[in-house]
Amino acid sequence: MSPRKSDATRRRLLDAATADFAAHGIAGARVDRIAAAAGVNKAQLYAYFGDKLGLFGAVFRLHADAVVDSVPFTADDLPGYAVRLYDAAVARPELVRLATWAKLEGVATDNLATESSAGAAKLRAIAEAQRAGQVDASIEPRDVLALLIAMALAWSPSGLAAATTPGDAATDHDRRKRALSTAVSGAFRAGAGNPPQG
Amino acid sequence: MSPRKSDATRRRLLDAATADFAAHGIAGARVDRIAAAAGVNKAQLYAYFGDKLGLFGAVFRLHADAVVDSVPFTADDLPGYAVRLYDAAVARPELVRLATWAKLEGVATDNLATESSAGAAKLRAIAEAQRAGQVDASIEPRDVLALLIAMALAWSPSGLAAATTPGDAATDHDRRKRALSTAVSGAFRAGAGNPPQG
DNA sequence: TGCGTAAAACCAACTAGTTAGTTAGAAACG
DNA sequence: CGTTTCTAACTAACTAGTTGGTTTTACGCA
Repeated sequence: MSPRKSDATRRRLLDAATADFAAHGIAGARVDRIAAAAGVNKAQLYAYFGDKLGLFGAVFRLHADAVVDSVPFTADDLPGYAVRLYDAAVARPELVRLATWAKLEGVATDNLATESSAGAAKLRAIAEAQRAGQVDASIEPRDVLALLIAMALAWSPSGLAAATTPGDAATDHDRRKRALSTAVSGAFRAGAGNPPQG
Repeated sequence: MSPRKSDATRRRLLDAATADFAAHGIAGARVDRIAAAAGVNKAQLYAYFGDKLGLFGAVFRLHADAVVDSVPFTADDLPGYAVRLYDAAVARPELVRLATWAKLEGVATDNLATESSAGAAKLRAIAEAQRAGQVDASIEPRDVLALLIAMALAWSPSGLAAATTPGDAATDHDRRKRALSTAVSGAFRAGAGNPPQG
């Protein structure tokens, strides 16, 4: 089909909504504020997206797709994946915030990690890497993935212990990525087993 | 001072507010709903806590104190600490939700992990364990702590990859705790250095 | 090229309900 | 009898969502 004239309007709404939802969450976002920021009438917003939650869903899908596509999973190089995920989270902090808010506010979005088709593929790849002796087989694939993602996002906006800010020096990012790589490498090293307490 | 007569009222407000803030966040919480759930008039709530944010602050401080006190930090047994933190998060999911929401909504609460006096003590303990050769010294203490907490809370309500529900079977918790212990143990093992990519 | 028309895009103003926060006074208490 | 604790009722502002009508666009046709 020919590119619709109003696609630009739709796009501006999505951009404004992304910023507002990321900044304030679903309950905290304001429909009027989004429409004003987009320079679009509120009625248009409702015509396109139905209601506030429909708008959030559209925003969420947009970014979720962009991120799963941009970070290829490599079960035979878990540290590398973690670092790429760290970079992606730094580059697009809105997605992390969006996902965290969606989770806290209990809106149904197919879980961007496990439980999606992409997630299932990751789990299978991990299982295979375990059989190949590249990843500690004493940890179930789903737990490997959960820990891996948690580690990569440790400094993200949803991380409770620390927070990356866009203005962080490059040396901070380098230091964290080295730490992340080292820790991931050790955490899932094959043969580690369950050493301390038998 | 003598125990104030109205401490019970205050307490009921705090309890109701904890539930509501944990469930809906700051923007999503409703003052009327909290007052009704506590069986207390709204004006009382304002007399005690000033405004909505003041109430949130009181709730947050209450739980933050309770949790940092309940999980003793052991730099020479990082896996043990992680498992205890996991248990605490399972037992009191509200605190994790509260902290996550506070962070997302940008309210100033002295960071419950780093940057508090308790956090500084943890960092010092980690540094000492590194000197003693018990913890990988190639990762800075603040990064050790950030990763550690992220791992322990990987399945918590703020974890993007997976979610613990109160109804989870005990075997799930056991499995996760074994995985957590193994991963933490490997992640910070002294001498691991930066093996794969030199 | 110019015209007519139907659909799509747009907008200001409005509604009905909800929200945080206030007030003036009644009840309980020591 | 004065102080503290409590309450019902109120307000002013804000909220998501709607309405009815105007402007712009797409396109067949002469």
